[in-house]
Amino acid sequence: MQVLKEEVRQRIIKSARREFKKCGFEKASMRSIASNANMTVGNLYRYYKNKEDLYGAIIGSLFDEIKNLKANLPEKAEERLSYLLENFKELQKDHRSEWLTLFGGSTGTKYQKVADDIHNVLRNALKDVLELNGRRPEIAVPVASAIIYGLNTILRSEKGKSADLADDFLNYMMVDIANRVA
Amino acid sequence: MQVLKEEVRQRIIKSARREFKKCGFEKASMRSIASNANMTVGNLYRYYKNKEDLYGAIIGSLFDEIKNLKANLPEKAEERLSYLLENFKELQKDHRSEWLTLFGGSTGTKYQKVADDIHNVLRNALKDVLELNGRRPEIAVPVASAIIYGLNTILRSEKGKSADLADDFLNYMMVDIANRVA
Amino acid sequence: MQVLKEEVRQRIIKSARREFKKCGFEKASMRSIASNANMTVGNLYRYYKNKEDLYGAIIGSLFDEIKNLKANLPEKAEERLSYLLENFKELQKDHRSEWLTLFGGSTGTKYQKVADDIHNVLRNALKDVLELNGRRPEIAVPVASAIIYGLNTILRSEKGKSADLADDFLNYMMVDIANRVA
Amino acid sequence: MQVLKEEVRQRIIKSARREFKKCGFEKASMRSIASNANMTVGNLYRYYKNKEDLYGAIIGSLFDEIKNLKANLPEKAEERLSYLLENFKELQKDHRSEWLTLFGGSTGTKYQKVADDIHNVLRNALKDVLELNGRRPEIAVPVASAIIYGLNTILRSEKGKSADLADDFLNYMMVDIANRVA
DNA sequence: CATGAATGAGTCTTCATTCAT
DNA sequence: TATGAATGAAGACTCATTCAT
Repeated sequence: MQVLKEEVRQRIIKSARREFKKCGFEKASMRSIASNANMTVGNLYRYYKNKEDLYGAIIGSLFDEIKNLKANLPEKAEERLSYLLENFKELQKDHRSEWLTLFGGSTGTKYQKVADDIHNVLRNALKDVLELNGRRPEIAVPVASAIIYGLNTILRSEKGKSADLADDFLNYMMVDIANRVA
Repeated sequence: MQVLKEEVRQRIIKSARREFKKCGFEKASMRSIASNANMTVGNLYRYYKNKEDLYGAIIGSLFDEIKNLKANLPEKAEERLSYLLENFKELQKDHRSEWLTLFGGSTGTKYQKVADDIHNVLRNALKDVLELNGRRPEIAVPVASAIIYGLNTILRSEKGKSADLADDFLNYMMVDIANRVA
Repeated sequence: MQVLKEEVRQRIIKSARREFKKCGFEKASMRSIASNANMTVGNLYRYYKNKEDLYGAIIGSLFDEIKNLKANLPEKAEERLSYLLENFKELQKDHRSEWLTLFGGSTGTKYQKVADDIHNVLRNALKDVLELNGRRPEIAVPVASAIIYGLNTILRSEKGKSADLADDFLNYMMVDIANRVA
Repeated sequence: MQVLKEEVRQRIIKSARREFKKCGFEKASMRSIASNANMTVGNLYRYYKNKEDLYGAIIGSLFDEIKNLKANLPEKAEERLSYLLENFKELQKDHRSEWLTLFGGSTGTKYQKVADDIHNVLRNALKDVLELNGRRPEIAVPVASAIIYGLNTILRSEKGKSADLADDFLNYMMVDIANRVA
């Protein structure tokens, strides 16, 4: 049974996605991933040199888009926040599984800092908005977390039409933002 | 060198607190805890009969207070939300490290459901408030998460004067709640 | 050096047989078994998923035959005793090592009750015979033990032609049974 | 609380007897023994330098009597067998617990050979009797085991008046011995 | 005399990773 | 290319024994 490289890679990715989402990075088992992908461990290691590498292959596309997103931040501070929120919604929709994997269980991985990055970018955008409005910027820290975890909670319990809920939630978090801060 | 029991216990607790906070329950290693406490595994087990027991020694007091808090929920729906938020602030102040440990990684522990419970209680209190105001209650789910993770983030980055920040954050999350929801 | 699976399995079984026979189940060490089989513990566990499983691989066939034997006990009390004794001899011949392992140390195993069962079945058959002859049946208890341990001793010291010895021993134990009891 | 040495020794012995009978040598725990004797491990080790030493202190008296018994074997072969059987009954009565300990769990101890010795002495006496009667002596091996384990079984299930049963059993094993062997 | 804290090597078991085939 | 056997270090936990106090 001669198999095309790419087809095998897909099988691995599919199996790994499931495993990482279910178990997080550290508790995920290479053996399980291999056997659920109908192959041997040895062969798995021919495609990805170790667990972190495989993890990266999954998180990768999301990772790239996040880098992209950061690179294209609007110049004007006032636009950054809405730019980010819009894009987060997009990313979550297009990379649901990876997003949850990244935020659910990347501890112990070099990708953990990507998750941290997301927080930082959002945090800074919030700070800018607050400062533009002459408000104390410290609150940006918890609010950024609140937004991200709120969105993740929606994503996790999602059964389809959660786009609306995400919009409502973001609205709830942002409406009249300036007047809610000291 | 023979050391006093209590002093050793403190060393263990200190080391375990760090480990559990960093890794969560399942990924925490008794070996690491022991060696960071400058002792052998065997000796660690003289003080705490197993990993869960040690975890309990750290989380225990917070656990009790949370049970207590749940047992004393106000009858009236309108009072529940502010009761919870006030008490969360108190608990976080008095059990900073434990709170982060509990919410950071209690998976695999009998204490896990407490963390889940907290989410639920808060969620339900939010739902009640929203319904009392004739608003759609679905948003309670992400908002409850947002509040808890926001508070945790404050706790984590704390350098002292964070009580104010928590107040500001909760104010931010709650002010004019009814008018921000459809 | 890569070795064929079956050859390794044999090495394990051989080593385990020795260990279990010498130490019994509880005191047997997986480390010893592995190292006497010239392999690492990790590899041992690739072949047998745990200690009990390995024990079962050794004791298994005997176990099945014993269950079989019990299921086919003759209806008539007079026939049971000779049926049992005949079959014991057969089983001991075909499963020498396993028999000694089972009776030497199956404590802590699900197979333990089989060894106990054997005692009981033989005991009851003896009781029946004694009662049929109008004798006091109490003596069946030590006599059943005596028979089994006597047979085991033969088995243990065996150097080949022990079938005769077993016959002689059973003859010794049974001849004129009724007239030797009060 | 100043305690007399001898009194402490007795407490240890009493506790150890229970533990060794229940668990056998290898699974017996020095910690349990110490704590059931209301003392610390450290102190226990002041009285007995290690586990085997303590085991010896318990088996000791039986051990001495067995040596004694062997030293005083009757010259005449015909008398040896009944001498042994009588004395076994005595020893079992006077050292019930130690006897069961010795035969139940002395594996891994230097005292194991004492148990083996018992078998040998009885075996040889049986052989002599058989040879005196012009019979094949091989059967002495299993018969000696049978006798000892039969007696042990009685001892183990004893609830008081088992002396009779032991007599009956020995009678059963010995009556008309010569005519039951080829 | 006595304590009990500490050690170190042992128990079973799991798993990422390598490498001979 | 692919296999899967083998390794080695780690996981939680136990226990006989020693030794500072």
